[in-house]
Amino acid sequence: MNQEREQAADTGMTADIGVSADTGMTSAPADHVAAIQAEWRRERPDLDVSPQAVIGRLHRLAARLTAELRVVYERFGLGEGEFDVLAALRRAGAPFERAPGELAAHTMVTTGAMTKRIDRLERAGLVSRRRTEEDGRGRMVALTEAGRRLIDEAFAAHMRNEHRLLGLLAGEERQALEKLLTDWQERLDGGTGHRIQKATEDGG
Amino acid sequence: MNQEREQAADTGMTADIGVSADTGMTSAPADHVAAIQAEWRRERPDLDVSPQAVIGRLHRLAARLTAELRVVYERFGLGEGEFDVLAALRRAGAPFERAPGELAAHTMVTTGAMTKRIDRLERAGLVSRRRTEEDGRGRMVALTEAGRRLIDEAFAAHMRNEHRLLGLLAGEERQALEKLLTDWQERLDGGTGHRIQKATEDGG
DNA sequence: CTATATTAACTTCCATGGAAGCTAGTACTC
DNA sequence: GAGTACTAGCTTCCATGGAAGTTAATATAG
Repeated sequence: MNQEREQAADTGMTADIGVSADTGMTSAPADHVAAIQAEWRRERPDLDVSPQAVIGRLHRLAARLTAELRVVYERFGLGEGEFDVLAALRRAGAPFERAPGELAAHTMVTTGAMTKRIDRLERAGLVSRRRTEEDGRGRMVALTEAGRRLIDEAFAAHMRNEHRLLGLLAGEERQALEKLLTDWQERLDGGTGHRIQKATEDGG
Repeated sequence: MNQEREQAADTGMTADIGVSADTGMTSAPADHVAAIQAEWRRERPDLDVSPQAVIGRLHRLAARLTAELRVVYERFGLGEGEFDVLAALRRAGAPFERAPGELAAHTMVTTGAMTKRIDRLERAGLVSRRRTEEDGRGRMVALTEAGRRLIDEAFAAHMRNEHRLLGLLAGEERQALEKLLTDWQERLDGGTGHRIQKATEDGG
């Protein structure tokens, strides 16, 4: 098949509203998202598709960055999920232990997914499981020595990779972007009260 | 279980390097990402984890926005992938047709995934398949009348939803963010030549 | 103490998507 | 026009993750 797609982060995130675009315009489409917007404006001139300019681009960029980061994970034989778990354990500090439920909450996946991640990591000899003393139900997942060595090396490489990607932005751009992202997230979390433009409830 | 995770976009994207954070600090963690950085700085003071301030936040925000958008898709009985396909067909203009391979390229998934998406949509009566006249191998996927009605309504709701989310940003913020995202993506695509800070090759 | 509820992890089942191979139709070459 | 290559879509198999239910341990009420 050999399509030009760019390692497309496995799912989600990717597409916003359809992502498409190059439908013909091989010249200077300016931008994938701009091309999509042009199609919509032709087909649905009644709608204001300007939000795609931000949201669509945000998603595409995030997908692209993820694909870049994944390359490093894979170099160490890790998937994104496994990398996350090892990193969360390493960050915890000695003795590099955390409970599965804690790891699940931190990495934003269900406990079912976490069980399987730990299974894989345990099989690979990177973590070990043990029961907790206090509570017979409790388990603790700990980095093995091999796991600690691997994540220390992998995380350093990961940071070099992130530095490389961020190197495309100038210092002020970086700061401005960080602030915009932080503020937007905060307003989303804060829910009401921060709204700037009165938003039409999207009900229907 | 009932964890506080926020609909966590099914995968990918989510986590950057482990996402964790609230490890204790229930007060004013400032920020999930900031808390993660603090942990890393304690454990690995030798590393400069500042890129996470941007990349980590970008990923979290993208995941959060996706979760918000998904709500609307689901209101119309659609998954993200199905929505993308219907939107790509609608955007194409009458007669709302595209070849499967074209759809796959546009939505950044493999042809295998596209086959299955089309299967589901066909089963739901939203699209139909036909052979092309010119080339016996070729297929065309078209919106059915029900499909066109559904995506027209769903896309309008989707846009209202995006307007709502973007309403949290002021006009200048919106413009600034759009420009930063566009520029970064462009530099990533352009590959070399645009680099601002000489980046350490992430090799090893 | 017994019954009930809660909690943590695990298990089962299902949906999605990727990789690679398969099939059928088409295009080139000699 | 036979043989080879290519192309487009499909199929098979596998990996991942979510939802919901199960199991075992603990806590609480009567």
